[in-house]
Amino acid sequence: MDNVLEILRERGFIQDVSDEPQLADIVAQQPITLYWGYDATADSLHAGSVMNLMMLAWFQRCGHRPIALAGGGTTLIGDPSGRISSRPMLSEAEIEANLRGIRPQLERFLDFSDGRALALNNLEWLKPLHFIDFMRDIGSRFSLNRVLDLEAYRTRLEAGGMTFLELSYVLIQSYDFLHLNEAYDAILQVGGSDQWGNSIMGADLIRRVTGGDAFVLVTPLIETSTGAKMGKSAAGTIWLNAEKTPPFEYYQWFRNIADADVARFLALFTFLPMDEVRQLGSLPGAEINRAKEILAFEAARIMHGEAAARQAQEAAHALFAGAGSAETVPTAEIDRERLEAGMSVTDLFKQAGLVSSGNEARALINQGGLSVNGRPVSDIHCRVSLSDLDNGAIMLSRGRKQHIRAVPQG
RNA sequence: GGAGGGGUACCCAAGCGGCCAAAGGGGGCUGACUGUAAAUCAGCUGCGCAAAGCUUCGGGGGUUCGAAUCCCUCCCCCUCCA
Repeated sequence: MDNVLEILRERGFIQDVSDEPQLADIVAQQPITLYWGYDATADSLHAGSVMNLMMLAWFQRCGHRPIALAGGGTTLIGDPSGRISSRPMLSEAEIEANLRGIRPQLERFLDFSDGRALALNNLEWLKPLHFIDFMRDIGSRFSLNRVLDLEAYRTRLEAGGMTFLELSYVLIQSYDFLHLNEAYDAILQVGGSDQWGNSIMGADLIRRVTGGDAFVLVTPLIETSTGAKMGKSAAGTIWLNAEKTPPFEYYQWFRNIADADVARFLALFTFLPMDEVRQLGSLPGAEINRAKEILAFEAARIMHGEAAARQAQEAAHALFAGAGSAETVPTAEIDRERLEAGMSVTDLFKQAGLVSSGNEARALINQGGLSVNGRPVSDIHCRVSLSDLDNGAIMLSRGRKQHIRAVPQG
């Protein structure tokens, strides 16, 4: 069995591990069960979660059993970690709908057959809890001093205080860990570094209640070398859902990372062997673009499949290298009748979703930022009609990187 | 319950009767330069096709020719006291 911790260490997944020597010992000898908890605040995960999913995948490849734990119950509360203000609380129905959207995304990274990985929802055991019992059994084992000492809670206190609801988050997350430990033998919790405090409290709880060992492993907070948050782009969040973020955009997001991030991202977001990662990451000058293409292709392939990744790549080649066909660029449907009558450019771009308002369109046009079929729009008032169709579509571009094919419909 | 301080655009933060669609910074976008990079420089960043106009400074109601700015009231947050 490959030692999963060595792999993860080498690939840059590990920021901190509690009691690493002992954990390394255990994973070297036997399969373990570990869990990662995710939010149910949206109906899709985003690129920021991919690192964690990749990590779970590595565990599974090394013979261990990952649990993807949906925070159905915890999302009802809202985690104060890393927030200045409270997270919004969602209704049960919303959360359930969200989880339905997320589940298939997990399957892109993990094999859930034959119990090789599990998808659970903590609502299942949190909901039946009774307050008095819970506080007596679990609450009594926590020192308020220690909790308030945790970075996340201290920050929150200083920034404006918090409620008991939020304070209880650490109890609940710890209880999750305890429950998974007792019911599934989970001995390791993994997550982002912002979860260190909560997770450690959970591991402590297990030690105190069962006397058994429990460990925590957290990943570094991923930022691009320019300081931007992982998984954000011009258009907003990079979602894993193909409806919200087309594979082309997903591909492009990885394709556009900074040179300095190439090796790091190849290690985190692809399964390529490290020799190859290092070699690709050290390509000189413009050649590094080759490495970026491989990164983008692999990342898109893992998430959206080979065919979609290939299409995205072709679309990118068509747009940027002038080769291949542009038919794979994301499309927007435009009402044929309106187009027949002639639409103003600003309306057309609005319809296509490339700009959010006429004012924005105007501002961009003034700076030469919008083009139709590759030609910059020079006049705000110019109109577009069916005669502008080129191969059955009108190519709309915002800047050099955002493109939509407008296709008449109806 | 008492005393005081706050709630301004994506975020931080100025403004405290007209010159405020609201300084400054961050972020974001676009352009130039490039390698679909970084760094740098420039522009843009409420809605409205242009003017006009419209909506915005926690909610509601007033005063005024005119309010983010004054008054009333409600909601929320912070600090100290009980």
